Amino acid sequence: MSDNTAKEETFGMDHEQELNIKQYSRCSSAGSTHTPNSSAHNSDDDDDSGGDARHSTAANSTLSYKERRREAHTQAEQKRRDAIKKGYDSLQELVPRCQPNDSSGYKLSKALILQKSIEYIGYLNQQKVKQEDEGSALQKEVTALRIIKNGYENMLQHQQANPGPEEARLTDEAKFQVFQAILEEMFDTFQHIPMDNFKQLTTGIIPWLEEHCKPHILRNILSRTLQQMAQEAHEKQQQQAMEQETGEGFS
DNA sequence: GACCATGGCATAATCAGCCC
DNA sequence: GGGCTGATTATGCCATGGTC
Repeated sequence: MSDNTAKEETFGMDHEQELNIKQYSRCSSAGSTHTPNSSAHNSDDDDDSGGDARHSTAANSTLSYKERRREAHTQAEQKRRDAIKKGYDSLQELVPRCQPNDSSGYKLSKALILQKSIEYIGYLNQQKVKQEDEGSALQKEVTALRIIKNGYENMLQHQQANPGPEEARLTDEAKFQVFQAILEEMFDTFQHIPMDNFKQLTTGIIPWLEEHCKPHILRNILSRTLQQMAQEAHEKQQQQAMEQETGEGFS
């Protein structure tokens, strides 16, 4: 592999810079013809003019080499600064809090761009956690509602499979009265659930179910209603008996 | 405060010479 | 031929001083 070929493979720069580098490749082909005793032959330290003719020639070429090398270095440094600046510009475009809020072209300092970018990343992290919590809560609600639904389905199946003896069954009118009493009482509490929007309704319905639809509450309502119905039936029966007695007295 | 030029420094890659 | 070593070079980062 020749010296120039080795340099071309090493650079990986843009074409312009690559040409520039090629131009100041040393004509002495350093690295290929040096001897151990000529170690610092073209180093940066020997730019002073030497005493003999050979050293003087080397100094002249070194001066030219140094200038070209300085130019290349400046160019590379410029490229590096451009890349950094491009990064800051991209950051300012991406982060909403870094964007100027007026048309005056106001530009934040680099320190502010970094600071506000850090704040924005923190904000995004908080939002992520919040959304994960909300998702988890909704998942729990779905699970609870599924359990309740399964419970009611089981109750319904059991009721249909075991309707009970004929004489023990309530009349449709009695069923309606029980059903009506339960619904009226439940509605009294249900209407206090906030329903300004769907979210309020869904988040309020679970606590309501847990507080007002417990089995012992429903049992109490049922018991009260049945007692009331029995009382009414008893009074009705007495009234009919009295009417019957009165009718027989007149006959 | 941003930008630029410059020099210093560290590191990796490459090459030639030397030795086994 | 392959490993080791020293020299050289490219590259990138950082510090400094000057300018706008």
